[in-house]
Amino acid sequence: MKKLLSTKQQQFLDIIRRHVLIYGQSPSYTEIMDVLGFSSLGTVNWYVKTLIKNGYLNRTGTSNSKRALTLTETHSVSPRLPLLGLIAAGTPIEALENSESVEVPAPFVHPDNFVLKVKGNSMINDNIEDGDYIIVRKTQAAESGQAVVALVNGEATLKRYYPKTNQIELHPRNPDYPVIYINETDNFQINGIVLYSFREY
Amino acid sequence: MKKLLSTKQQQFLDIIRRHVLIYGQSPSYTEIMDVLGFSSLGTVNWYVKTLIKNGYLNRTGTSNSKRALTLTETHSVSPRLPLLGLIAAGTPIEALENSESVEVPAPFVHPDNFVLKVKGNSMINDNIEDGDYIIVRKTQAAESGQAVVALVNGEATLKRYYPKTNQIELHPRNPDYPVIYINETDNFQINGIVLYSFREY
DNA sequence: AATACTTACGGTTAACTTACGAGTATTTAG
DNA sequence: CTAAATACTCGTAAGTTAACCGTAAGTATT
Repeated sequence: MKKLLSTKQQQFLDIIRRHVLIYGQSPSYTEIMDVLGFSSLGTVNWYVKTLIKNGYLNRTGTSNSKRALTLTETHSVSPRLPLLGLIAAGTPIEALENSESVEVPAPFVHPDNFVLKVKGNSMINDNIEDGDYIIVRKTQAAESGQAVVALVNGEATLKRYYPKTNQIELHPRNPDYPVIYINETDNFQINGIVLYSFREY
Repeated sequence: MKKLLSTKQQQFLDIIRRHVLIYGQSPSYTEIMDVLGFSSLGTVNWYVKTLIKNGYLNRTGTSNSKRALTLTETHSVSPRLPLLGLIAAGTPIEALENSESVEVPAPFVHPDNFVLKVKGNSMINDNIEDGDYIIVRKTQAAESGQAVVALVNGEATLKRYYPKTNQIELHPRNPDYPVIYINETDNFQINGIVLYSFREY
């Protein structure tokens, strides 16, 4: 019977999981210390000992092996994100019922990220075409210059976001197409920031 | 349970993978030493011994065989492929000196695969633009309909490949652009098949 | 018989793990 | 509300190992 984890302990395990995903090796004690804001290695060691005792962590190799912490949970084999819907310019985003998921590069694995599949060639002015996939981070706010998935009067679009004093400018990737200007009379909502797009041949 | 690789060890394997892809043979110890900036062959030997012990490397042939290192292709935790060069339509492929590597989805990790970065907007008719990356499988032969990276009279291009009886047709992704016809007077060579393309925002 | 390469050995350093003792918050039991 | 247990933190220091260096002898190829 496993003991339940405290919030801090879960956080501790998350750090390790994430580090392994991104760098392919578990973090050193010092690295964990920095990330969690500890000022002592003893604290890290206390967590390690506690988590090993309770069956959430393992040390591989001999004692004193470096970066040898591994999670005991059956860690998800390949990094995937849920495919939440279909997107086409000029229509609302179409949600998908059945929960598919798509293989993505490990650093994009994050609870707020999801994948959309592009339908039709209506996004050609953003150099996105039928069948492409985009990885989106769900958020309402964006920085100037970021690529966003947004709903303008209920219609989906993928553009770079430039807020100005009186209006919002949406720039397509392809400079041959016009800039869209949003003012107060328009219904405008950011769905998320575009992080990555890919295409399988 | 395989030991995880350190960053340096991953880099070490990348060097070998890269060298095999470019030159068709594994690098000598001295060459590895130079690329990684070591000043001792002992260091190279230490890496080789360690990586063989942990099951990431093999020596083919008898002992003392030259350039006999081969990768045991396991799905490494952080899947990466070497970035071999820059490609722009209408010019030869430009090799990159320093050995970078790029994170890719795990299924694309394969000893014959590599990544090219697209330079300039000259491939816009293939819906590929400046800064995009493509994953290519090194091969001389392609099936009809596959997307290939090819050299036509010394100039790189990315097209779909359709061999016909008397000539070869190269179709761009964008149907608004013309089909290219290759005949015996042209110098034509397939560099590889395009598997995937991606873009970071 | 020279050249290019692999393999071996011993030594150094910085990075890393591990142990210990003690102190402070936070939760639980009476 | 108060004591006691538990969760968490600190600082330091000893012990190990990964990652280097230099050199040199052994082995195949030309």
